[in-house]
Amino acid sequence: MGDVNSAGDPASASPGRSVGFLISQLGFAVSRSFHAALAPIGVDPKQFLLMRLVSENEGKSQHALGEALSIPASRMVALIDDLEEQGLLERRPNPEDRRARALHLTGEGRRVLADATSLAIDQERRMCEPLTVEERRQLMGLLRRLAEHQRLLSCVHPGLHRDEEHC
Amino acid sequence: MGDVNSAGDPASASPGRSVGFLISQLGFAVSRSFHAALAPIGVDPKQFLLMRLVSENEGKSQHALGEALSIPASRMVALIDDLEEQGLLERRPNPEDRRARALHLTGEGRRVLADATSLAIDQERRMCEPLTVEERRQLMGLLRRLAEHQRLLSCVHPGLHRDEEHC
DNA sequence: TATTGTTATACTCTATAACTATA
DNA sequence: TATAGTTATAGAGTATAACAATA
Repeated sequence: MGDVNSAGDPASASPGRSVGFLISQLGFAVSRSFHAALAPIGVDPKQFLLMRLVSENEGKSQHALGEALSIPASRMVALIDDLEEQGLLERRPNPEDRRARALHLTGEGRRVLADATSLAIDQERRMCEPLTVEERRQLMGLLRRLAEHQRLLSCVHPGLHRDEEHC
Repeated sequence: MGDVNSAGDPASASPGRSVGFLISQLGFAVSRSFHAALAPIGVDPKQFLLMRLVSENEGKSQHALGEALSIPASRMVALIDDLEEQGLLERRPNPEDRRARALHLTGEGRRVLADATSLAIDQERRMCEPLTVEERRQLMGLLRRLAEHQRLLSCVHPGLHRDEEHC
């Protein structure tokens, strides 16, 4: 997790005028600080994401959620194992398909998810402190357009592929 | 690398209105696509960063560069080993301190660095395609203010620490 | 024959600590 | 005694493939 711009003596490593570098760097910083913000309640950003997805899709299978997050089945097992051991969600039998497990948050899971959500909101507020409401709106708009464009870029038509594939 | 927003069936996982989430997500996407952009010339973003740092600080020691990038000494060894095996840089003896190695780019290293730089510029241009010049300027300004603020946030005064430490 | 979940395995990345040769 | 570089080792994190139960 090389924090590139904590550069000390030798000329700072920052390319300075690159939007890409700035965003990538900020992205790492935000992830790291969100991780730290969640630590006191015993979950990490990945678990938070997964719990929210479960809460919005109670009863779905591991496979279905894994696909939504592009997480392979084998990885879902360990992820769900951890949350289940912490008593935050449970695998229930699915009467309609005895191979599948229906995922549900526990009461404790819902409480922790609420706490995590409020921590996320705190962090968002802290992070956006230096911006006015109007500036924040502007920033969201610009970022959304970049994100939209990025999606198009990475999902080119067959024959034009220049990256790996997914889409 | 869980691409969170390729969400298919179950309600999209995106928190939608969070600057933090958007930036973190975009950061991953940008890193991934930069990695893919550099792949054809046989280097990755970390090596690119390191080569540029070397080119701006010819003759410095592994320790000095590692410190600038917050990379521990033991990790620098493997990083430099790889670049040296690829013939992109070399360790020369340092007459003033026989423990240290003076790092220098080779001619080939300089060529590859130039190629990588031009790929980085291409990617920046592609990424910012949907923005006008004025919008790009605006975005840089907003991101820089967030980055500045973030730096302040993660370097709080002793006694107020809520994260890990570095600073 | 295909699919859900699981296990086993291996590979990458990284950090820590012990070691060497100098200083 | 401290520092630059190295090596060894161990721990995450993740992907792949083989497997069991069910469809």
